[in-house]
Amino acid sequence: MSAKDHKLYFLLQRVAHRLKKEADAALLDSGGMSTAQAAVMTIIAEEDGVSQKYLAERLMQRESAITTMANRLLKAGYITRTRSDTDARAWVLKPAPAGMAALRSIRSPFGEINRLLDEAFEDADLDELARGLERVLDELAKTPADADGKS
Amino acid sequence: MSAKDHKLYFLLQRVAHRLKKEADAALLDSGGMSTAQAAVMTIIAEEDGVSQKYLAERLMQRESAITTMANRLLKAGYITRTRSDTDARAWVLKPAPAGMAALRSIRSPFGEINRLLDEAFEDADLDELARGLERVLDELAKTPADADGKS
DNA sequence: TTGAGATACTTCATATATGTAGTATTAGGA
DNA sequence: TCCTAATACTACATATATGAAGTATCTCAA
Repeated sequence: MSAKDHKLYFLLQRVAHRLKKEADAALLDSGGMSTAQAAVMTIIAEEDGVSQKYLAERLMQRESAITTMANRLLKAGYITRTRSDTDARAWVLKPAPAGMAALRSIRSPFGEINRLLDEAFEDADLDELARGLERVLDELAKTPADADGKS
Repeated sequence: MSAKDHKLYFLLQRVAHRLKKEADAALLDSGGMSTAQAAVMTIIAEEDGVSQKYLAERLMQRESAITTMANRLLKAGYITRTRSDTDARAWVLKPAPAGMAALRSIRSPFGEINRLLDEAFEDADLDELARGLERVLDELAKTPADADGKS
C-alpha cells in the first residue's frame, strides 16, 4: 500500500547523497570547485550579472546561504561582486576569469557522472526517470513547502 | 547528447532537496525529529542494538557523522548508548521510549509525503521510479566513490 | 605470547544548509 | 514629502555532512 512506508523518500535521498559524493569526488580530482559551487557558478555564468536574491530563488535556498557561498566564491576568485547601480541594497555577481576556467574544468568530470547514468539506463528509461522526477517537482510546486504557507 | 548535460544529476538533486524541505517542514510541525534523525532512528528501531559503524555503512556516511548524530539523539533522549559486551571499542545504540514515541509521531506527517508521491504517479510508475533509483545505486556500487578507489 | 596492522570511535577544521534577527535602502500611499 | 512596509542582504546559532588525525582496542601471524 501507499508509497512503501517512507521507502521511496529515503531511497531518493540515498541516491541523491550517493551521486553527490560521486560528483564531488570527480570534481575534486579536476582541481575545480565543489558541486554546490558548480551549481551557483553555472547560473552566474549563464546570466552574467545576478543578485543574491535571484540565486536564492533559482536554487531554492535562503539568502543567508547565498551570502556564505558568495563569500567563498569571492575568496576563491571565481566571481566579482559590485553594488547594483539601480539598488544600493543589492549586489551584482559576475563570473571572474578564474570562475569560467573552473567551470570549464568540471565539464569532463561531470561527463563521468552522466556516462554512469547512461550506462545504468536505456534511453527510454532515462527519459522515464527524468519525467518522473519532474512530475514530483511539479507536484511539490502545487503544495508550497515554506513559502507563504498561510493561505 | 548523453544524459542531457548534467541535467539528470541536477534534477535529482533538486527533487531531493525540495522533498527534504517538504519532509522537514512536515516533521517540524509534528514536534518530532528531523528527517536526518528519522533516517537514523528508523534503522536503530528495526535492528534493536546497532554499532555506529553499522549505521555509517547503512547510511553511507562517515563514522564521524554518526558520532555527532548519536550525541544529538542521546541528548534528545531518543536512544541509549552502552558499550558492547564483545568489543570494548564499540557502542550499542538502542531506541529509548522517547525515540519510539517520536518515530510514531512522524508516521502521519511522512504519510503526507507519501500521499504527494502517490498522487504524482500511477502505481506502476512509482515502481518504475523506485526501480530506476535502485539501479542507479547498484551502478554506483560497481564504481566505488571513495572506498578503495585504487587499482 | 607479542607486536604490527586493522578496527571503532572521537575530535577538529571546514563546507553547506536552515531559520531568526538586525541593518540599510527602496517604494508607495497618506 | 514623509512614514511605513517591503526588500536585499548580513550575522549568528545550529544541524548535518566530509575528511584528516588521533586514541583505544582487537586480531592475527610469527
